[in-house]
Amino acid sequence: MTVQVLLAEDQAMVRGALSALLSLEDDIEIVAEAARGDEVVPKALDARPDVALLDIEMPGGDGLDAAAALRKSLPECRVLILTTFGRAGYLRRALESGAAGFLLKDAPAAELASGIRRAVAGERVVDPSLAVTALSDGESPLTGRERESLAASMNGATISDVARKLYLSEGTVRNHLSTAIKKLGTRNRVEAARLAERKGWL
Amino acid sequence: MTVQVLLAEDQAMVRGALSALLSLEDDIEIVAEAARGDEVVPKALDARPDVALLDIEMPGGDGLDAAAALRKSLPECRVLILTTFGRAGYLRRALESGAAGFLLKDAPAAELASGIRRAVAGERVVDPSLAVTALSDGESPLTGRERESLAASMNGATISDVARKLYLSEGTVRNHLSTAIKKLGTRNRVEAARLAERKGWL
DNA sequence: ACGATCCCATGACATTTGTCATGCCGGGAT
DNA sequence: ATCCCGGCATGACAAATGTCATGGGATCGT
Repeated sequence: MTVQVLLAEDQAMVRGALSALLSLEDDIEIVAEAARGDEVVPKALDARPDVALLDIEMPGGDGLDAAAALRKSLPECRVLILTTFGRAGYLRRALESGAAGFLLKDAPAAELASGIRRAVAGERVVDPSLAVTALSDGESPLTGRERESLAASMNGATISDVARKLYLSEGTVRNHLSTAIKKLGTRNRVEAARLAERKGWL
Repeated sequence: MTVQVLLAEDQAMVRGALSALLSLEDDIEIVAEAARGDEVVPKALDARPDVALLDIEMPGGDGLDAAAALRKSLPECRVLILTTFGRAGYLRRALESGAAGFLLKDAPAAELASGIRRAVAGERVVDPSLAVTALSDGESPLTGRERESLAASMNGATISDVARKLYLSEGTVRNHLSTAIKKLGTRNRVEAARLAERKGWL
């Protein structure tokens, strides 16, 4: 019995390469591919895969949203998240949205096939080094407003932009950013935003 | 006669997948792999590949530096740069450092093997869409100091940090950043730095 | 030699950003 | 009920950041 896999990854060459890698395995078969987050559910409903292998960074909605949607519309399909190291913070969100596992592109290629088999067998598949950093990162220390303010000032937006977007006084936004900066131990809201993003606290 | 290829890419799983992809081709053989920029030259000297396939983003010195070094120490080896879309600006630097081609991870997987064959045949291999955006981006409008100042303030460094690093007055750094901001039409040095980086003007 | 032009450097000034003290309000704990 | 605490909001103040006018020096064309 071969495992049927849906592969979602936006970079065509990487997608093709992963497909080639998995095709070397006798018991694994790629039955669908997606290049965008919003292609995942339709293609999965069509192809009925046993496992969905989802990259996080994709256009058209990220892999975690796709995972949650897939959980609803095709619950028997196991979801494996595949992403770059340094995004350990996504682990929590991924497991909350019902993913069966979380693999790193930095891990050896052999772990991909074995991860798929273990997911099919009902195991939770989490890269050990990733679990460690996720635990040490811990829970977000940011309050709701602080998180919003940071997120809104991600791409060099000015304070008044953020204030307008959140319907707040500029002073208030400054304050939220200030406390966020202090909590994260950075010198700028820029550093703070990058750090929070990296830890998945956005 | 098979083409011997060195493959440099930091993410192990992607590296393994690309290796699998190329192994499907009868006339292509992976003879060496590198996970870091500074591993490229030693491994190339050892394995004597016909083509080096280099990712740009790598720890231990980026792929373009590796390309230049390889050009010196193993000139008969053709260099192919492989990178993510949106980094079109690197194209100029890549060709200046003697690369034979520039491929996109967003391109179809089939182009990888054909790109390698064309490089061996002496052709220049450049993704057409990439060439267009590189041309439309044009030459960098930044002067030397402006570029240095922007680069040094990339990760939320404060002005005085930059000033110290460049042995300049704070006012001078502010001025360079200011002109850079005006030239790039942004509101922050943050936006300016991101834009310049994306265009390869760093 | 001369001016024109460009890059670089600097300090003065205005604006933006970060920090602080203060107060409001709702949800436990006593 | 009362107290305490944490999140939210605000304005005053200090520090960092961006803009401007100015001048020195190198290079190029005339």
